[in-house]
Amino acid sequence: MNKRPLTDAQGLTEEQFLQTYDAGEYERPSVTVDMLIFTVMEREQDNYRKLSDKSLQLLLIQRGQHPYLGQWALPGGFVSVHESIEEAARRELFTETNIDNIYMEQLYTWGEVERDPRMRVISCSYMALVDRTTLHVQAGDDAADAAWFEVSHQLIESSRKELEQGYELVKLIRITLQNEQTTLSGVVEHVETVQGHVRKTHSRIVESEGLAFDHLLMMQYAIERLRGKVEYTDIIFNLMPPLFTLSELQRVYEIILGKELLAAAFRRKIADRVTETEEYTKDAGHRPSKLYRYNMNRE
Amino acid sequence: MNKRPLTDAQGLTEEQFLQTYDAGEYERPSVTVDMLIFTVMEREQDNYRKLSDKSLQLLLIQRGQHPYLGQWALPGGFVSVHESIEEAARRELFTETNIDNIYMEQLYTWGEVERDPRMRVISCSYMALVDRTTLHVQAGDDAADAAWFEVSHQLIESSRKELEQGYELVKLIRITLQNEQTTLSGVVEHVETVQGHVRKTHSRIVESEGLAFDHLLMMQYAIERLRGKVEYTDIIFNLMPPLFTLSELQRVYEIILGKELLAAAFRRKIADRVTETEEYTKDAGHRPSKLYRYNMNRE
DNA sequence: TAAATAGTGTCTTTGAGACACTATCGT
DNA sequence: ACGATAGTGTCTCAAAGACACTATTTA
Repeated sequence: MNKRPLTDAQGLTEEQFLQTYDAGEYERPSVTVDMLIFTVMEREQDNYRKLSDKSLQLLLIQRGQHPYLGQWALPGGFVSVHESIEEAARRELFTETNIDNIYMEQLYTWGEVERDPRMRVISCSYMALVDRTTLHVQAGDDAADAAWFEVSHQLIESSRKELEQGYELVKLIRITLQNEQTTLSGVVEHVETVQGHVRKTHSRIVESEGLAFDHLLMMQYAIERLRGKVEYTDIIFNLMPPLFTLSELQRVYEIILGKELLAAAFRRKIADRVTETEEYTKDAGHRPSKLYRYNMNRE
Repeated sequence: MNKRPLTDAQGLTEEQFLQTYDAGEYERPSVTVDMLIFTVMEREQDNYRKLSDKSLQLLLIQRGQHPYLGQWALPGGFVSVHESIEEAARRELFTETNIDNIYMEQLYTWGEVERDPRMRVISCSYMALVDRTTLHVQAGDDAADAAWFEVSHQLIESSRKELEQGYELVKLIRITLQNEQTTLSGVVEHVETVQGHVRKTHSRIVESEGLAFDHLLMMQYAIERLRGKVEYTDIIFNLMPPLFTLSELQRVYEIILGKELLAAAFRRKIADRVTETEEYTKDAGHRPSKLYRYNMNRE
């Protein structure tokens, strides 16, 4: 490897160039991460016979400073120049939940100029999925301002307009976040335009009740991604405890997909993703159910 | 709406807070966009009877400065604080291809600390798909340093190691970029670790011949995304001219998916995505083929 | 024994895969 | 006529949907 080092127009080698490199002082955006931490929780039923209801939950933090003082936001923080984005995300996740080593996935990077009224902030959103039973320290115990909210989303309007060479599909989706103390809600407009064969999508917040920044858009995006991925990956098992019944698993699918599934077909479909154990549920007001675990070793 | 404005711990209203807000002088990363601009091109066959070969092409730019002087990189540039990330991406796309209004999609944001030797740079990658026939001005005509490369990718090794509570799946993928003048090539290692029910993936460059930065990873990611999306969306029609034959469409599918498809099944499957026209191909050395167009108005 | 959930059997429908077959052009 | 591609018909097999049916627990 005795080749003459390459030099640029100024006659500098790469080494020399890097030594004298001046990053300059043009303005730079700040970069943050925002975390969408989901889990599944159970709500006890009044009827001893019935199974406890399950719900999808999202962790939010009440803002103690301007802007959006008093409103709820996704946990997040700045990415330092000395850490990777993913490290920043894991750090935020850990400070909120005290758990490391859980499923996490980058979703989307939000870069509108005016998304933060203080200054230019670009935010990279991550989704994390936690099995509630491994949340030893309930998030929010240390920080009095963090809380889990039940997430629900609903298509409230869908309209189609014919265009010159295509059409425009507008959907209004209401997202509601709810717990014992607080109810938050907002509406996202999702526009899909097809013209010629170019397809574009654009989302915007139509209405937002108590939710900071563009975080409603992030939630909408995350829910969509979760829905999509649940159908063709095993991502859902990150939300399940180590042992679970097939009915429980089916209910979690139903919550995420927003539709009911037929038990027989469901069982056939997931048969090779799970392994049965010798254990059964106890003290149900009805026939006990076999417990299963995730089978990651299949083809 | 006569409520008293909220004040923070310092007694400031949001308006007052924003007026006095000082963004501070901690270090910030630079943010760039990198564009993966794909198109499909034809190569004439020597045999007059045979159809011309199709290939997936990617636009690259030869670097005229350090670092990676002389190597090839994805077109891209800095995101200014006065434009959104998407605006920056469209701007880059336009300066490279002279086309506006084509399909574009954000892929992933790359945030490793050392990915640029000059300074901390976070890069948001976008994929754009162009129908070659609408590329009036061939990209690279103005910039002598831009060129299209045929992309091919190949799984060269796949191994599985059993772990305590799971397994590790390692794949080596070779990506080759080729045109009349130049051949570039590199190998990406893709590791998927499953432990408990936590699944993680990590990619790294094992070998890179003439490709700058971490752009090989971006290519690998984009190809994977393209493959995935082709199966469950109509994204592929962005690569097709307004009129095309079903055989052409099938070939583009085959190139992207990297496998052969059976004509009968293929035609049944895409039947409702296309509309037949009254036109036919001419001067083929064989039976002429009906031309179709994309049918965006189906259910 | 009734209410509730757990779990199975089977018929139908749908779609993918395989492959043979027919059709039609240019030289 | 031949080489190449265009395009169709049909059999098989696998998976999804529908739904009736059986099984098992506790108050």
